[in-house]
Amino acid sequence: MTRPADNAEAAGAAEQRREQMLRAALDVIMERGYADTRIADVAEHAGTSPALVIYYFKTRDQLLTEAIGYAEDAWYATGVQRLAAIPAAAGQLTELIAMTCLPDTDPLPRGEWLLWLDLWALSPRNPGVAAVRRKFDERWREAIRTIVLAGQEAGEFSPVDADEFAITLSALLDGMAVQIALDDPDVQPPRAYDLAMRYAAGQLGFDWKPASARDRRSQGRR
Amino acid sequence: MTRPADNAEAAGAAEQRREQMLRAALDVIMERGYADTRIADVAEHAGTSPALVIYYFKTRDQLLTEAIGYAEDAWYATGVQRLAAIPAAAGQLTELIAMTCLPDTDPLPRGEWLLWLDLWALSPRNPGVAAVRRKFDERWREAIRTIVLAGQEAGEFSPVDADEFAITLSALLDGMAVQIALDDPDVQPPRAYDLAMRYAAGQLGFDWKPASARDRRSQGRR
DNA sequence: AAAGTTTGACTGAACATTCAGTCTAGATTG
DNA sequence: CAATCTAGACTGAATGTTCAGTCAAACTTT
Repeated sequence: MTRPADNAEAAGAAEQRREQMLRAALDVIMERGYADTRIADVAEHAGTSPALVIYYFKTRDQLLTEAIGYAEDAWYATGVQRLAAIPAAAGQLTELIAMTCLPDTDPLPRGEWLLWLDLWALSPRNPGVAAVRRKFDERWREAIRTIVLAGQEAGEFSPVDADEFAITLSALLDGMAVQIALDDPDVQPPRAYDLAMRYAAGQLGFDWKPASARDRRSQGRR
Repeated sequence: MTRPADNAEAAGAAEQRREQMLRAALDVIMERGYADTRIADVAEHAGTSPALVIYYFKTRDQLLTEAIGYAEDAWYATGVQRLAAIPAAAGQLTELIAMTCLPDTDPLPRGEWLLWLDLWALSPRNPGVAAVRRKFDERWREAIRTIVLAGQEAGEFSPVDADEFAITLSALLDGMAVQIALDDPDVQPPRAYDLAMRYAAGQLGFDWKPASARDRRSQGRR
């Protein structure tokens, strides 16, 4: 009944195995989609046997759900980290929008977004996934809200309603994410970024000029 | 190889069978989700046997894909019809936004939106579904563009870039649709509607005052 | 018009496959 | 050696699809 690995010392090797499997699961999910992710695929990707996967995650659903949660937590964590390194609220908001619109991870460019699509499609019938999504959404919206309030405090932003702005912007970003995930030729990442930024800058009344095409990739992110 | 029904007279009974099955498929998809829709379920829902379903739609995937296309076409058709009955561009845009934000079909309130989530999640790996989505998206965006251009022609709207507005608004509406589909308590239909309308009115510079709560349901739609 | 013939809609019973999850026996480690 | 871990083979259930026909209606032929 207890999790297989509770070795206290040195973040047990078992814990590493777990994460290895979670990452393997994510790879497969992003490639084949949640519905077509077989335990055998994950096992192979992780260089082990199906039995071991079940040994660590009692059930397939738990493995996949946990994997999605793992991915979202990781995404959020790097987000917080990046934002913390930026002083002005306008810069933070810019980075936040860039994170949703401009892909930067090498493996499977659109992987993260495809994961969101699965996440949404699964949520209505899978309470575990729904919980992950809910938390993810809430945190993200709260992040926007906080930035807006800070920016208003500092006099950078106009006094719009922070809650409503957060909801609207996050909806807009979700919509852009859909287009990016589905590789819509009319809404490529740079354009999605421009449009979202134009909305944010317009609403909050801060200056922002579209970067020229050649600068777009190197906007202070590595 | 030919379609089962080519009886010229009276829209063949076979064609009715087909539609009956498509609708049954939609019911099941909205209830269980695409991935968990068994052809046995569809058959039962349509009062026939699995074999007959396959008889009409060579394969499960074709049935489901066709069902989704069927639904989207129907949705678009009623949309066009409704919009055609409205004179002013501002009214048309309002109706369009209402259609995406405010549910009005009795059966399975959020059904249509849940279908979109499946549509999106399926698109990356299912060319047939991807084609349906692409067409759907394009038509919808084009509808927005046309309304905007007409409104500008008539002097109702500010001269914003119609293409960019269409992309941004449709992304915003997609995002709102996600929240509505997932029944997010912070983004209920009326609020989504208000926020989207505020964006549209703000950008295009037409007057719009939030309807009071009690008026919202009866805004000239039946 | 009666007898045969074709055609398309439909069915029940198999078939074949795919997988999640189990079992057992062996390896590893402390 | 005892506890933990690992893997390959296996099983049982679910389910998409096929198939060999049945049935009724329309059409042809005599």
